[in-house]
Amino acid sequence: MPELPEVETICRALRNGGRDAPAILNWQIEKAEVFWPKTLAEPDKQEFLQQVAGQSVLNVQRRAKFIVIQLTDDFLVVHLRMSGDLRVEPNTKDLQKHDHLVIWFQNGFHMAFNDPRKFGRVWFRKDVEGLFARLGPEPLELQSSENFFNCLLQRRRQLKPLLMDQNFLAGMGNIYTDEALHIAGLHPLMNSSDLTQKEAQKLLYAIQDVLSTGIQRNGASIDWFYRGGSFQNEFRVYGRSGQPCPICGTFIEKIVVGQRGTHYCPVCQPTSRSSQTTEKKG
DNA sequence: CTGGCTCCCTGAATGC
DNA sequence: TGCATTCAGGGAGCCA
Repeated sequence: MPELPEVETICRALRNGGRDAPAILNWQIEKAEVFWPKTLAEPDKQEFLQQVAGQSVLNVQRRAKFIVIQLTDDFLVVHLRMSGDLRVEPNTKDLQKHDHLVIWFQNGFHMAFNDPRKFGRVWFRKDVEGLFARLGPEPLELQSSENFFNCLLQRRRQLKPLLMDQNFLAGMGNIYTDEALHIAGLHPLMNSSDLTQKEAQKLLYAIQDVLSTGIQRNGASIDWFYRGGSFQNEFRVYGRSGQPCPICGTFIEKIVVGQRGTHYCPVCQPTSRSSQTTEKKG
């Protein structure tokens, strides 16, 4: 579920209101509860509960896959990891299984952090700089592919793990990386230092294309998680192993790269770099 | 710097 | 067919 477009969608819903929940801006916190201690990365539970009460929500923004909720005196930062979700509901609705941290507002609503796999984390801090210090650039904010190209050359890594490395580029996950590599016509195992400048440009465009389309579609909804997005209907390769490539009809293949399931078209994304590949006619 | 393991739980897939 | 077991899954910190 939560890669950059899904997190962006959640942030916009919290800031501007979503289809099933109002915006939380200016809401004042009555109290908080923590049911699974490890959810709270920092500070310790007692300090958090004491400090967060009474603060109001000033703004909600996204950085990489982090949800940054600016409160009166502190930042509440949420990372959903694999299976996390945030629900804003009136207090007439019951809490659910796997709700690990709940913010109760003065106005009769609450925000629940739900996460079956318990990988997600919440930080409560005075600043966010320390938390984000090592993050790579926002892919949608990259203007020129020249710098991107140089960075790819400097790192001699397999393309897919590199693109998913948050310290290289911040926000890509498994789904959007597979999709972007297919659009760019690049094999996930290709070494980043073997890219031509033209391929690097194509890759950056593909990344920005797939992310902005994902945001337009309110993200992708998979299985029972993250209702509301529709980008899953436009997947070219992700989750489509054995089905035909939308470009050439070849069956999509699935391999494991860096412990992650990886989907690609063996024809559109050739392993070896034959210099005159698909560049002929489009 | 890189690759592998680990944190957890769930539903689907597999095995007998 | 039915029950039990295994495995894969949106992520990333930590370790060697």
